[in-house]
Amino acid sequence: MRLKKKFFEQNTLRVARELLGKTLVRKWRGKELRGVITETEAYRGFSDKASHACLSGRQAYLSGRQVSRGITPRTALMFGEAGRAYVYLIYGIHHCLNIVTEKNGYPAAVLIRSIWLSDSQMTINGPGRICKFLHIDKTLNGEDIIKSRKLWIESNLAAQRPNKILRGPRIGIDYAGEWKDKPWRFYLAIGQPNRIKRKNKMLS
DNA sequence: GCCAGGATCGTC
DNA sequence: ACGATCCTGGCA
Repeated sequence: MRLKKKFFEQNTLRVARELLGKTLVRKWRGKELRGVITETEAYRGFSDKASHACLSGRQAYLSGRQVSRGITPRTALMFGEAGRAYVYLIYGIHHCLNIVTEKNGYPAAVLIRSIWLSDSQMTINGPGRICKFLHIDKTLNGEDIIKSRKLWIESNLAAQRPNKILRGPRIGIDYAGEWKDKPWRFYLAIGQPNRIKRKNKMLS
């Protein structure tokens, strides 16, 4: 069953956690490409320095330079309605898929980082690779995944809640000061690359 | 216009 | 450890 808007209007940390085990569906050229979500990250609020929507990022300097944060044409979606896709290009090469969460006016989204392809028993790991595999690019930016015929998320009737949910700090945001250590990355043990498994072992 | 930098990835 | 590659947005 397709997830409704109410689901995405909840607290972003909860949405990020509960998206684990749900199925991301992309309809492309008549085919439905499906993957079970196995890793997410929450980006939340006006002062999360890792978030594109961080207002204080405007005044913050990164290597002596102002960064593009806060309400801008690109990030306006994050401030808007829950259940929209926020797709952006990073490093000039990769697209990243986020789902906007929480109430209109409150900037937040969940980044989809890994999916499990149950058909082929393999993992697509990394937001860039997911978008490449599912043919997601900026033409899907702003897509309403509650109603869309191209992109949506389903809850599975069977196998509802995954056994063990792990969490840790978010990836690739070392610049984010005190926000870089917040454990806002949620993931299942399945489908994690070895380097991350190793890191987790070292932490435990 | 100019230009530095990025919620990444593949290769070295 | 590094380079690819292009969009973004602050500044001039």
